[in-house]
Amino acid sequence: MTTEKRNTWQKDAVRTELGNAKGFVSAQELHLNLKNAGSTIGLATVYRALADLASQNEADSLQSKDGELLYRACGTEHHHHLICRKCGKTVEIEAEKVEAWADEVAKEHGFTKPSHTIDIFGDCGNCS
Amino acid sequence: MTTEKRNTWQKDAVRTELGNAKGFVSAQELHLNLKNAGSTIGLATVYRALADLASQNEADSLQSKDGELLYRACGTEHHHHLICRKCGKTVEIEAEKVEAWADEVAKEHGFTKPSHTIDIFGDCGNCS
DNA sequence: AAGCGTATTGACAATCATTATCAATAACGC
DNA sequence: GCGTTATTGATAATGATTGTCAATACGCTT
Repeated sequence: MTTEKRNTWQKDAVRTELGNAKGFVSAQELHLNLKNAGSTIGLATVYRALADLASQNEADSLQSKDGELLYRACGTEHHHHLICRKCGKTVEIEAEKVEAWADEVAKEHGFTKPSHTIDIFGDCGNCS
Repeated sequence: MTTEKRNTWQKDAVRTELGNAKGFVSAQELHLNLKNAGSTIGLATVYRALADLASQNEADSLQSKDGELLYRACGTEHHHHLICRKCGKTVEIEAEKVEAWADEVAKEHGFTKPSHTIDIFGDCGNCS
């Protein structure tokens, strides 16, 4: 019996709220937002809904510097980060060439469904 | 008065163990390794030593998917990995162009002492 | 070599995000 | 509407990391 899937107002609420959020949001923040808007949704449910969205590629996730998991509605854009070691300042960078390179390298070695992790660290101007 | 710094066998032990580790290691792993090697070093001390090394640019840190903080010795020559999601098979890859690109991007944004993390994931031939 | 001031240690408590538990609820097919 | 069962939500549990603080030991001076 393949897992049956049901639609609930909770999942819709999370999806909608995630869409309304500008950038990345943590599960805790999202839960707070919903609560403040009058929702009675539970924290655990928010976590589960976000995990679901992520596994269905409706959301992207990344980790903030202090270990929180952040989500954003799955925009098309995929970018990487330049991060300051000292103050944590983060700059979003484009990496089209590198994306292509990564996919090519994977293919050369017979790997399929390539994905990658690329982050650059350094000391930013203020911290040097 | 500027904070005085002292050398202890604990810091050396952490530095050495980090150097011996192949790739990235978590603080917990490192502590376990040291314990298994007969050291009586405390867990909190390992965390502090790693944080120190990171702040002195003797180590880089990044976050694993499951939220752990991972460290690796920096300054030594490094390569990158192509990793199979399923079986964990790892292929070492060259990335000179990308290395150069990373340094250039960092410089463009006023970042100094650039370092980076680049890993490619995929399903290898046997696992596809 | 001995003494001193204080940075550092380490055992343990505290914190905080996330996950597991499980009885109660509600979605979907009939 | 009815029954099955995925889903919810309050709460406990987990696990990595940080804070606490008395005891220790590093580096300097004598």
